[in-house]
Amino acid sequence: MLDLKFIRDNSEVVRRALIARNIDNIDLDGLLALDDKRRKFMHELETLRSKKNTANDEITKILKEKKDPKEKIAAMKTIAAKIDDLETKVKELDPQIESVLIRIPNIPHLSVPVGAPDKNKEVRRWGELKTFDFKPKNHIEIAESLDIIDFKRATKITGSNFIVYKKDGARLERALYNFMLDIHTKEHGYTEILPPYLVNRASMTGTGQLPKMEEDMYKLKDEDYFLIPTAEVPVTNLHRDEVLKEEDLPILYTAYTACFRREAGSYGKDTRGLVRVHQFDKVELVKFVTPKASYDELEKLVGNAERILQIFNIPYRVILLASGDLSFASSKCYDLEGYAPGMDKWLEISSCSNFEDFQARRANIRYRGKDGKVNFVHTLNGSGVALARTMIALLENYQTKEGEVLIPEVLQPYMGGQKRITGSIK
RNA sequence: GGAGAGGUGGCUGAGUGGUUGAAAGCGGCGGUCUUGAAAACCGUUAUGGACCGUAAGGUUCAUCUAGAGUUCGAAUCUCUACCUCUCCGCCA
Repeated sequence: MLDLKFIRDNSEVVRRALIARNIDNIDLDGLLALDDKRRKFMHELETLRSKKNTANDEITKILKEKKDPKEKIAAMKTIAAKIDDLETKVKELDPQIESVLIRIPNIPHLSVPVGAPDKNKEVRRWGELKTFDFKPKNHIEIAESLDIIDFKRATKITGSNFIVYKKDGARLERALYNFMLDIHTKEHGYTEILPPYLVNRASMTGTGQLPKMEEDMYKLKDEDYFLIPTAEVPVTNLHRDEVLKEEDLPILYTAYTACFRREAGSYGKDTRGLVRVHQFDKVELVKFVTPKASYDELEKLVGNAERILQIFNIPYRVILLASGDLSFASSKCYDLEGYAPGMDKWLEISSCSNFEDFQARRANIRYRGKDGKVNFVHTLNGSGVALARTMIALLENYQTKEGEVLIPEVLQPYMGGQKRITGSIK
C-alpha cells in the first residue's frame, strides 16, 4: 500500500506508475477529492473535539469544587451531537478511500523498463544449452515412461492439473527441497521456517494477494482462511504488527511449502504436464531489510536462487521485468528462466522481488533504527526455487538416450546414493 | 465441543468512569564516574495524523485487540467479533 500522503504530494508519480503498469481502473482524481473532503471534515471535527476536551476539564474542576456543572453539561450535549454527526460523515468516507488505496499497486523502481511484457530485458544468461544426439523427450513422456508421475490418477482423486509423484519421482522431489533448504541455510545464511499452509485474511492482505487476487486463491468454506499461494505469505506475515530492531536486520528466512493456486482464467495455456499445476512445492526466500540495503539485498537474493540452478547445471537467463509485467506489490522483479530442452522452452523457475515498504506498510512491519526512530522495513522475496518446473528442467536436461534420467551428483546423497532413475525401482 | 480467566507502550506489568498518553520495572538513548568496560547514579525515551515554522520546535486530535453502544466525559461500564491462557472432553 502506498502512503496516502505520498499520493497526495506526488500524484503525478502515481499516475505515471499506473500508466506504466497499464492499469486504468483506478480513479486517482476521485481518491484525491475524497481525501480532500475527508481532511476538511477532520479539521472541523478536531476543532470540536478540542473544545470538548477543554470543557470536560472544566467540568472536572467544577466537580472538584463541589459545585454544580449542569449548565456546562447542557452546552456540551450540543457539541457532542455535532461531533457525532461529523464522525458519521468521516466513517462513510473512510471505506471509500480505503477501497481505492488498497488497489493501487507499488511504484516501479527507476531501473525498471517501462512498457508491456515485450519490454522485459534479459540481463544475463548462464550455462550452455545441452546438445543431444537423439531427439530429447519432454518431461511428460519421460515421467510416464519411467512411471514417476501419475497424471491420470491425480485427476481422478482430485481434478485436472493436479499431479501425483510416485517412486523415484516422489523421492527426487523430496531430495530437491531438502537439498535447497540445506544450501540456503548452511551456505546463504537463511533461517529455516516451516509455516502453516493456511493463513487468515489479514495475512493475505498484508502481502498484497488480497483483495485483488481473491479469485486466484483457494478459500475454505467454514473459516476465513486461505490456502497459501506461496510461502511468502505466512513467512512475511511472521513479523506483521511488529517493531524489529535494526541490529537484527537483515532477517533472512527460507521455507519449503506446498503452494496452491487456482490459476483461474489460465486454462488452455501450458496446461499439460508440470508447467502449471494447482499444487506445487517451492522453497521460498524472504528478507526483511533496512531501506538503504534493499536493492543490494535484491541482487544477493537473485544470486542465491541462481546458485541452485548453477549447481544443477541448468542453463538459465535472468529477466528484468518491465513495468507492465510487474506483480502488484513489487517495485522491481527479476525472473529466472530455466531451459527445458524437451519442450524447447524457457520456464519461469524463480521470481525475485523487492517490495520496498509496500508490504511493510500494509502489514505494519517496522524497525527501530539505531537512532531510536521507527520506520517501515523493506521486504523482499524470491523462489529458491519452484520445484515443479525445476523437475521439468532436470528430467529434460538429464535424460539419456536409453530413456533414463541421471541424478545430479549433489542430489545423489539425498537419494541414498542412487545415480539414475531407471523406472525399475519401486 | 464444554467451563473459566484474560487481551494495556519495544518488552513485562499496574491501573475498574473525570489532568491517565497511561505507575513501576526491563530494554534503548544521553551523561557522571573509569585508562577502557562493567556496576552504580542522574536524565531521557510511544505511535500516527492535522496545523504553524526555513529549522529547532510549537499547537492540536486520535490511539490501551477490533467494531458498536451508554455518558458532558471511557483503558475503566454494556454488547459483538477476533485472539490468548487454564481445566475438562475428543483426537494424529
